[in-house]
Amino acid sequence: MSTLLSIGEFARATHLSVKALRHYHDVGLLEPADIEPTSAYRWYATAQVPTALVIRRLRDLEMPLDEVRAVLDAPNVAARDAAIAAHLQRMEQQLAQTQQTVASLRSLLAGTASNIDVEYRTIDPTRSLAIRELVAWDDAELWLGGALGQLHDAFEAAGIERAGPDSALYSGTFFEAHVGELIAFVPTLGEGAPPDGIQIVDIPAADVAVAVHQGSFDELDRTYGALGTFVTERAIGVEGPIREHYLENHGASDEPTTEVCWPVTHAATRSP
Amino acid sequence: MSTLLSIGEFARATHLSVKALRHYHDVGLLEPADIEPTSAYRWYATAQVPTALVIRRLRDLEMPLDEVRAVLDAPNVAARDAAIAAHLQRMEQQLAQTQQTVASLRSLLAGTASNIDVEYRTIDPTRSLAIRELVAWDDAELWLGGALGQLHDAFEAAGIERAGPDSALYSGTFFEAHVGELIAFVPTLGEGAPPDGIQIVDIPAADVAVAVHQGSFDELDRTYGALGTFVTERAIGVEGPIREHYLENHGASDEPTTEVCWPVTHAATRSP
DNA sequence: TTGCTCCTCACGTCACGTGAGGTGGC
DNA sequence: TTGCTCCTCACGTCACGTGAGGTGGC
Repeated sequence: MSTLLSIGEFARATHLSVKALRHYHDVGLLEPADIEPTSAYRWYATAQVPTALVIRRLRDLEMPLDEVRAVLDAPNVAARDAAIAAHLQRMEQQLAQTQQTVASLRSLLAGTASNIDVEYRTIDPTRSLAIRELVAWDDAELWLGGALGQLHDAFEAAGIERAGPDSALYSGTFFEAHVGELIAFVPTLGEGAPPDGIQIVDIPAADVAVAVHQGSFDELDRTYGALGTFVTERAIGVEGPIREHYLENHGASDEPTTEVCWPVTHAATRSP
Repeated sequence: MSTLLSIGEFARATHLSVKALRHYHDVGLLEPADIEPTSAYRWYATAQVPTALVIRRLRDLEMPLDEVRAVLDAPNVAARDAAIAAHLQRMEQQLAQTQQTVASLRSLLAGTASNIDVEYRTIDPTRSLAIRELVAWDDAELWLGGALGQLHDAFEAAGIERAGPDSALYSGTFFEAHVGELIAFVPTLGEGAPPDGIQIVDIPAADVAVAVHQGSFDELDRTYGALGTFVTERAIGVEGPIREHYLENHGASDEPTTEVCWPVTHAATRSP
């Protein structure tokens, strides 16, 4: 037997606010068992209490309402648990990120020396296997990993050798609007037709100032800040995408090594 | 020396989006070093790069902009570090909460038996030392702890004995609107004038259905749900605040024991 | 003249919270 | 008749993101 509760009674029983319950009704997440036609009063069934409590838990875990709905509408327990597990995994990744960020903040505030070595370089045009796409800021790291993986597979499948490190080109709008075109590429000497989704691109030549970043990508902005400051104070910056090279780790370190290449005037690369 | 960057250059150097930088300017968090009068162009100094990176870290830690501003405006390093530490502590508490919530969600989904024992009781009027206040949902647990602490102190100062357990009365609006009047109280036999902020209140009599909740407050809603269902299905609910009794832990358990008292008709307490 | 960078509104997002103003049954 | 519970807009919150429409210098 399942009897009916008014919205206020249901709020008391579930600890969900009346406003929240109306909202869940509006978006179709939790429909009242009955709605009185004349008064539009919402009536909830006692059988809906457990569902409401699950919603409360999932919201406490900051799961978006769309995902909560997916959990509730899951066709079976396996699908439901998978949706929850995916969310918990994202939360765990966030936690790891948080710890990194705290460490990074401490070192920033401690004022750990941020003088960097800058080297000028003239990069020749680079024939490469490449994948280009419009990518949002938050998806970039994952996208890049996937794209480089695909490129590695293409090299292996074609049996050809790479002619340079894993690399990427970042458009200005990617930094300015946090969404923009990225090009993941690996230099090649070969010529054969690439597989679907992979292009042969001649990455243009460029004069750049190069700084080497050791360590987590989360701290790349420090190198960008120092390099941007360096280039600005010398008034040698020019338009053009920024280029990153992801170098192999030689030696004992397990920290990644990234070269950041910032476009500068040709004249700058000529001066001592 | 500190030279100037356009907003786009500054975005590239700091990895903050142009939109975010404009917003930080609008709310006075990060003012451009210079603003061109005719064009309203924003110009940032290279010396502002480190500040921008700190803002980025703090925002990554989900610190609200007001608190970020407080950190940046802190008069000294100690004040600054205290503000950051306070935020990190809140994050840690959240994490502990999250783990509790996950466990609670699992047990909910596992369908762990939620049949509860309900006992009827007629509560006599209870003369008590009490603190009443309008309290928001998220502040309730902290407020209650503080209020009960004050009441304990009052008993000790007056040298009188308590006549019942720590208790609280929750108004309907507290559950329905997530803000409402709470009354923390401890029954007393004494009469003397209470200290400032503490009143002598005769908590009204009530007929109630009582369920005992063992364990964390985070799971109290399960007992509320079961009790609300119980009361609704018997159609014995009546208006009135809900009362909680926080019992001492007898024996080995370190889990709190809470009695939840839900107002019902007098007739109900008379039936077997 | 075309592109590019920058500008300022105005509005959208997400999950509700905050009133305002009004209705129906004890 | 007064209170109480419920209702529906409309708008606010927070930290930006998303366009639209427009300007100034190479």
